[in-house]
Amino acid sequence: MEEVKIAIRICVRELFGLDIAPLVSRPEPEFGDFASNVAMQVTKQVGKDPREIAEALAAGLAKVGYAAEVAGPGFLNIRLNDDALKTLLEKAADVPQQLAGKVVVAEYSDPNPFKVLHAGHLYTTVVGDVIANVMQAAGATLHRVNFGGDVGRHVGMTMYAIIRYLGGEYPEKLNEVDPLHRLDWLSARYVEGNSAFEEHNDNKDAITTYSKQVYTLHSEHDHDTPFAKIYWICREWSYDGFKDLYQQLQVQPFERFIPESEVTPAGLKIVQEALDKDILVHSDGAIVFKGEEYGLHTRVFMNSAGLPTYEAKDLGLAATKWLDYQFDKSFIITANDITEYMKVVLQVLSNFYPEAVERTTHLTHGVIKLPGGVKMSSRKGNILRAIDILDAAKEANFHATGKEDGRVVLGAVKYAFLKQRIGGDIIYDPIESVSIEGNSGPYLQYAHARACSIMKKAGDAEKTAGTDFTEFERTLALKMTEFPEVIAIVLKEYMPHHICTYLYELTQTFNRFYENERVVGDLRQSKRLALLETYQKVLETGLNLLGVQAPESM
RNA sequence: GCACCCGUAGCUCAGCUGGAUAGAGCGUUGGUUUCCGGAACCAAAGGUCGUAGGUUCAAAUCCUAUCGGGUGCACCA
Repeated sequence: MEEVKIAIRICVRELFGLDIAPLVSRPEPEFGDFASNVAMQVTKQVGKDPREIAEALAAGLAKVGYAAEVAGPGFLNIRLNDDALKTLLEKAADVPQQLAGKVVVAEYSDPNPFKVLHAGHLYTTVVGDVIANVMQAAGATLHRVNFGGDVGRHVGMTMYAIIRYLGGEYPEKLNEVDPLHRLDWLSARYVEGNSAFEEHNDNKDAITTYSKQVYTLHSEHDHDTPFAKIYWICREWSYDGFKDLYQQLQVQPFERFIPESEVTPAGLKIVQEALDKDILVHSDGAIVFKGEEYGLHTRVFMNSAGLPTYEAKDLGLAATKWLDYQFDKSFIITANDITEYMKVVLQVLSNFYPEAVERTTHLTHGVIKLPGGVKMSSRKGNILRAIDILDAAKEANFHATGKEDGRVVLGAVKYAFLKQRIGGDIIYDPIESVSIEGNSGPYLQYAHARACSIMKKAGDAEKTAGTDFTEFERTLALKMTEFPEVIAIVLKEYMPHHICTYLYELTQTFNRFYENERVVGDLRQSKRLALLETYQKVLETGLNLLGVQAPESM
């Protein structure tokens, strides 16, 4: 692709004296291997008919070994010769090293201690892991970090309900909680605390006091008072629960959990400096950013009770990431209701660390729903938990196959989330996700196992990459050379679903080839085995990037 | 009220730095197996790309308006 672009660019420069970056695409197979609309692009500047320009370019390209035809209103359709295709094929399973030497900070998942992991957390964890995987494969040094609110009002609420449940500040009574259900127990307390807060003003005051007490406990490094003991034990329970889930999901481990408490001091410092610079101002007892002049919302950084809000803490987080890692790129994945909020934080931050803001990308995702659409609210407790999704997939898989295969269940769930463009709401259908047919994780896993099986059958027979392809061989070969281009798009757009779309198309192309051409035992066995090997490698590389296991048999 | 996101086949979704007859899966209907894993392949039916204007040689893609759905708009995260 790049070679073709360069060749066209040189032709355009030599023939018309223009320096442009030509658009080259992979057209419908009937048109050729690559297509470009340069002729139409430059028609005004050149002042000639697009077809005439295209003809001239085709002649120019022929001189450097590219067979090009002119079609339609002036498209340039290019067909690679077999040697060029063979060369591309050698690099088909390679991830382009576009980020070699770059430092990337990836922030995703971001669950709050004292609350349950819901379906949205599962989603950002899976997608964030994949984006990070791809960047890492492209040569970047990755720092995977995970942020979470271990201070704040929700903690005050939960502490209130815990202490009420225990009948006082008796940390030893926590031993009575079933170790297997600590996270559920905590989230039940959170729900209770939340309703208590909404029910009565007295509760509200008590909860605010608890919230403050949690901040104090951090600033005084208190690990000894009964209140502090309860807090630290429960916070640890939360982190243990998170780690369990990540392990179950088989995602790359996080390098670091950054709790809000850790970045609060840094946040407060920036708030103070911003106040001095009049970036933030006092208003009704709170400290706010007046966003309207930037087309943004006005948001509170310190509330009138003197407590930092999420905004202040997030400033601290952003500063911490920047100062600790001096990243070249940074991405954050959150639910999309945070979009406007994040703009405000980044706007304030740009006054202090403009490079950090320029290098940061905020990605968002929508709500996860089940078919039928039950709405979720963690405050009321009727939420779709991460574990509910996994259980539903497990059940659907068992129902469909009569077997329990963790690889398939995990592959199904991850793929179901990954195959859609990040950003919108997702309707997760457990039955469809584990389906043995169609665009699903298990389908691709099966395709991989099948490829391995054929190779196994061939034993250690000779594999020699050849030229003079048959039509089906050539179509497959060409499709495989698209892989590095797909990865390049993912790196640019942060959109992992392109990998899914591509891998599915690839397996379809292979299946067509395989339906029509015999591999083992054919006169062309050696050439076809070489193609098969590349196919297996591309599929395996792609699935690995997606965090989906590529089984050799299933 | 203001802002942002979304609206493509019955369902779930690709395609959106404008380009060649709008694609896939599921579902529906019909077909293919002396042969390497049929979890496959082939074919048919199914679309005024929410609607209406505009820009352009060319619009699902860009602009404007409008309808419908979602989210956010000061002390939650």
